Amino acid sequence: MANERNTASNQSIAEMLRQIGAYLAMQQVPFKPRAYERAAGTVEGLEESIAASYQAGGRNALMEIPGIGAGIAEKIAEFLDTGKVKEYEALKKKIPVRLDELARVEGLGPKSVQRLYKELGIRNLKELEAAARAGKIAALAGFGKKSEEKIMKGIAFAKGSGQRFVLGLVMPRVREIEAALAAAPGVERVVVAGSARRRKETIGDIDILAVSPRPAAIMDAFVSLPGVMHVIAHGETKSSIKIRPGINVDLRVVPKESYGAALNYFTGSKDHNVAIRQIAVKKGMKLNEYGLFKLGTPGKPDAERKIAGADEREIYRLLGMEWPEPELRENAGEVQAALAHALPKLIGYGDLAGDLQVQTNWTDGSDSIETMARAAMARGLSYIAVTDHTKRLAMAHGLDAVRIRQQWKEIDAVNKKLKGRFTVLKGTECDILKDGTLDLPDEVLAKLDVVGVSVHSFFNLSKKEQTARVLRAMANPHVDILFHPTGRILNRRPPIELDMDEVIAAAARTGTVLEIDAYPDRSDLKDEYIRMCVAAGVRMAIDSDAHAPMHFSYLEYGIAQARRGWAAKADIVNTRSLEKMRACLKK
DNA sequence: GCCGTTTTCGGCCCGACTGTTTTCAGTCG
Repeated sequence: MANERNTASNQSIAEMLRQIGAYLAMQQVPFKPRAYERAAGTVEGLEESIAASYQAGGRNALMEIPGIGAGIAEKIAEFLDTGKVKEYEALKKKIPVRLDELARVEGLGPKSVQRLYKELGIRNLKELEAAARAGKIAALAGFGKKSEEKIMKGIAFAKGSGQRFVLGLVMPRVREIEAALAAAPGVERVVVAGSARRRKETIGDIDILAVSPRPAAIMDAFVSLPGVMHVIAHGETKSSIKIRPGINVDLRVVPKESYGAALNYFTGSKDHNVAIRQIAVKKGMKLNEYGLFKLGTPGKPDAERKIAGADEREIYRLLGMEWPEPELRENAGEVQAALAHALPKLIGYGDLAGDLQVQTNWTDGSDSIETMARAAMARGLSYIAVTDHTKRLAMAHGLDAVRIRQQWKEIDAVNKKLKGRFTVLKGTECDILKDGTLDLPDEVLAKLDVVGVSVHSFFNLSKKEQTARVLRAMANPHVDILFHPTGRILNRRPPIELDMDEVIAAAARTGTVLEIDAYPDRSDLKDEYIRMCVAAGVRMAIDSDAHAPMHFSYLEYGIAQARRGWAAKADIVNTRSLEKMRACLKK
């Protein structure tokens, strides 16, 4: 029975469910699409393979998964058994449209897509564009000239849309916008909410919240910010723009007495909000962006009344919950933990004492050891490890055994100059070769303070080979840290195939530290692996991977990632003083 | 279609903006 189909990934199953949900949304079925959408989200977030669960426990195992009942379990089973779902195939035949493509057009949803197909036969973006150009859309009942213009504009953006923006790379822009709005007349408060407040590694758009007695003034300032490409909506309390480099920004203006409720609402995540609203409902309350309300008794004249709204913490308190840090709000267990008053105490943004991965002009960094040391010192750190590349990385002029010994002399000289106010450690970012051996001899590694190792080649090995390769490197008694463990680069390169359960188990067994590389488009480890490390008692390091002095600012994003992974200060080795940090490394 | 301290039916988070309407449906977050 173990045929090809049975190895279908959770991702492909989620995609199938999402597609069915989208088709159902085009029909007049009210609640089914949401059920499919929810199930798809759950499947995507699942650690274990659905195919494996199904093989082990059949349909009943599928129905154990929250959000999956008899109906959806049947669809998944059919998909795994036959590679197809009859109902889905029938829907595709009946309405053969590229819904994924068309729904990317701003303002077009499933209902409109269905009507455009039924009345004009539009199946994809190309046909939509042709119909709009020909003026056919404006002629439809319920549509009009403006709808058609909006669609035309939407098509242009839809072609290049869908990508998410790396948090650390857009955050400077976000802060510029925040500052510009704060300077608008009458503004009392401006704050970034949404996924940027939750510090997700990538964000799809920017949500900003403001308090102002003169909403129109800030709205006007907002829609005329420099770099605005397109105004999507311009209302009294809500406006949306698309701004260079193609990112949507939403601004909401709320009254002071609703600030906390609005902040909570617009911070999300959506799943977190749904979960806490359900808690409110169970307690006879209602939560929306204006406040927390105690509901009246049904059938009696006592009206609902507002019991909180100005302060976010107060809302959680009245719901019987601890206040969750924004980074935790993903409905990934934090709601239950907050109800039980058992949330983790997260590492703080000022908690790092050192940085264990720094490149210099000995290889592909831009500046000298001393310049990097002084930049780190200016950031409040007390030590760094200089970890230049090794010879295998020829394009970075990687160091061999001879050159690295020369580098030690320079490090000694810099340390002497800094007179104990700051310490530069001798380190390496040593390449892991294809077979898991290392690019420097053991007698050199033995003399280093910090040995980091990383994969920079043969990214396409099978999961089995890649995992064996990395495990062999970790087993080396000189290896202290596995740098950017999965090798991914956001929006550019997928992670290498690694069995992270095995890597984390090996880290625990060998005492190897796993890195959270803070370089924004790496953000590697990602949050779910950090959480697995925390659970397994595996220690991590947050490093900037700095190649220039300004890159130390990236440490902030590594800390954010650690917080999203529920890490405490103690889980991160370089929150410790130099001596205590060294005690965490292998002997 | 899912789910249960409102348990096997009847709910399902909730509100702003837009366009095309004249009271609302669709979309979005």
